[in-house]
Amino acid sequence: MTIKEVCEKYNVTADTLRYYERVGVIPEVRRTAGGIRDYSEEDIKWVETAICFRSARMPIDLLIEYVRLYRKGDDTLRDRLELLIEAKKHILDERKKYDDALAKLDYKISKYDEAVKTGVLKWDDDNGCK
Amino acid sequence: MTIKEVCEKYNVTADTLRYYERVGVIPEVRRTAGGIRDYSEEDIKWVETAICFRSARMPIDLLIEYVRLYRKGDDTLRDRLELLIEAKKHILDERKKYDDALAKLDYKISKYDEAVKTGVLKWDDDNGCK
DNA sequence: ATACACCCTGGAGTTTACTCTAAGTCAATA
DNA sequence: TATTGACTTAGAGTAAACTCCAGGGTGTAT
Repeated sequence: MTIKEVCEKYNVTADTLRYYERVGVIPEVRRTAGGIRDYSEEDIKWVETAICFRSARMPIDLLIEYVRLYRKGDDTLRDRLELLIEAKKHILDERKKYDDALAKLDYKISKYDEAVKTGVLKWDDDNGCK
Repeated sequence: MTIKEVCEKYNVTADTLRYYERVGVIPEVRRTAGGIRDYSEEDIKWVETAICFRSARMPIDLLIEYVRLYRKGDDTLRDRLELLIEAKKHILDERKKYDDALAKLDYKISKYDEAVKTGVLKWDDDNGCK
């Protein structure tokens, strides 16, 4: 699969894919004789994983470390597991912040809904919560 | 309340609070005769809201626009409501990405758990999902 | 064989959201 | 009143994660 096809599949730019490879967010991609990237099934899985984790704002450095351990071999299994568990904790924490913001938004939206009908919005309606 | 107290209350730097005020993420804060910030209850509510929304990665520009409308007065109620609804959609979308990443992480973690016990990890265990 | 779209690398530039610095002011304490 | 520590502004600097560019190579359709 060419870089362009991968870009279209995952809706990212070629620059991003090359960047990921360059800094080690994904392992090196297979090449043709002419030096052009030819993504294997395996390469594509790595891309998919990277994009999934980056969408959840997992830091680049953490993904790089994971790939580094992966390439080092089987005696890094335990380290990789720990890294994944840390990542999970981090993402759960982040998600909680989204939930908090949603609660605040829902409160505001309900008050604004009312206000748009009645034409009145008290200051507390805009800034209170819970 | 001094800037330092607000910093401690919300665990942010004074630079961040001044920056938020400067660019309009929060309205201008009340000052003492000497020109020193003296946060009122209302100011603090704005800070709290800004920090809550920024924790959910709501872009600065969106918060600035909200404050701009707020200061413009009551005939922006409908616009502010729309903005809040857009923000909610955005945050729900973002949260979904976190859920996807968590699903992938859980899959990987379960496979790694197994592998750490048995000492074997197939490639698919690391890269498959669902 | 030549045009054309696509690909390559290395390195510089951009964006967002702060974060820091310099040079000075304010306010409480000794 | 002098020191000390917190506060002020304007403006420059920084970190993360891309994003763009120049200059050149690849590959395939005419």
